[in-house]
Amino acid sequence: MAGRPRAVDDAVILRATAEVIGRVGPAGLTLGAVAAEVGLVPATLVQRFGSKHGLLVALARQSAQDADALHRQPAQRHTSALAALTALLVESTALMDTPERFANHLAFLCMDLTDPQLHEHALAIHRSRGEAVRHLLGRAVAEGELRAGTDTAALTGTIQAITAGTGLTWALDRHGTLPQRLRQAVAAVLRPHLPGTEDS
Amino acid sequence: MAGRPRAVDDAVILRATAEVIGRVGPAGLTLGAVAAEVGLVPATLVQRFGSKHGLLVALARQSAQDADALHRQPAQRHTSALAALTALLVESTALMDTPERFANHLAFLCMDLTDPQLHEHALAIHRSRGEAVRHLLGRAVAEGELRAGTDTAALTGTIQAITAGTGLTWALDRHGTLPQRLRQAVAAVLRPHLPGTEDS
DNA sequence: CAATAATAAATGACTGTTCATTTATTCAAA
DNA sequence: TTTGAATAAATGAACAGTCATTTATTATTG
Repeated sequence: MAGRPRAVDDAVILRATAEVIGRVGPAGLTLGAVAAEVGLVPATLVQRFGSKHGLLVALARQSAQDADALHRQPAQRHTSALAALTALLVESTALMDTPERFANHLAFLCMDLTDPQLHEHALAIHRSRGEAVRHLLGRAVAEGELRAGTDTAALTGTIQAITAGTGLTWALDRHGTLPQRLRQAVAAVLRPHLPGTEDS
Repeated sequence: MAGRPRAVDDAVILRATAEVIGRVGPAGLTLGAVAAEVGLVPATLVQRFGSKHGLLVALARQSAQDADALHRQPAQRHTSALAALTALLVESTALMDTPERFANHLAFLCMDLTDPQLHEHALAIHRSRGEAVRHLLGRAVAEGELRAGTDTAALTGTIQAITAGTGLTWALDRHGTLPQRLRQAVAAVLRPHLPGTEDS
């Protein structure tokens, strides 16, 4: 079982695919652009991934794996559970540093939602992040950062929605940076559940 | 001002365009599909709207007008300002009755965010809805439905984010219906600002 | 030699767009 | 009223371009 060695790894191709998507969007994605990015030819990509759709599925799969690895990080460098939570959400959107990139990644997500094969991975990322958020919220309650009796399951859903929605509104009005607005939005949602505050 | 009368109005074409986008998404949108929907031929659409891009711009323009009309509705049939607010948010997402349709409309929004010409209209819709939300929140404070001293501007931003984010997470995990989840999410965000509640 | 990777060239299917032509309507003159 | 020109809409055919994919060939290793 020998043969000519591959000139470029799958990981490099997938990273290049994500890069092109972030630049021109999934609708404008072409095998020629990806091939040019890694110094190959479109036919090679088809031969290695089966089809353009296969390349996208492979990218979605690795994205799900990467996200899961990120969500399982103990985040031990943060003393506070809430600080770790905010850092987690910020890091998971680190690639979308400009509104256009965010829009393109969001468009890719929309493609996932339509295609049954891709939707599975998008849902896996969503679930993985949800578990991480709920775990950190539980830790925050246990350590006294949040009120005892806080409904962490419901709060997890709210935080997931506010995270996605903040990105969308940021891409719309383009005020400030995404990390800034994420921190602010998450803080606003958490504020009613903080232990110390009783009123304004 | 003579000549052959148009067999089908612009409004019908734009509605058909939105219908096709809701079905196959903006990436799969083709002039042939829209033309077949209204009983015309692709060339006619190009002649009337200048180009495919022109058709999309026209659709975005009318969407902005429709949204603005909806947001300026006095919503007098609702006795409560908060009830009117929830109804407004539900109605503005009435066309996206299934996760796939929502994803496709969202993908169209992403296209808007990338294209400068389309972004203007998407931002106009966002601003228009923001004004309507803030106005209703102000009314709610004045009528005692919300605590006096509530920061309506900040709360408006949170509600816009939670609205968009709830749609996205609904398209992801597909539990329940969008109106249900919208009501629940908005209620969760408003709860800390209700006057009666001091604690659980 | 055997096996795999990469390539080059060609194909087929779409696409948006342009052009010349036909069809339908209104306006104006006889 | 009737006729004919002017105007605009719609059509069908053809164009040019792009894309993913296939086939056949060459290169590079064990």
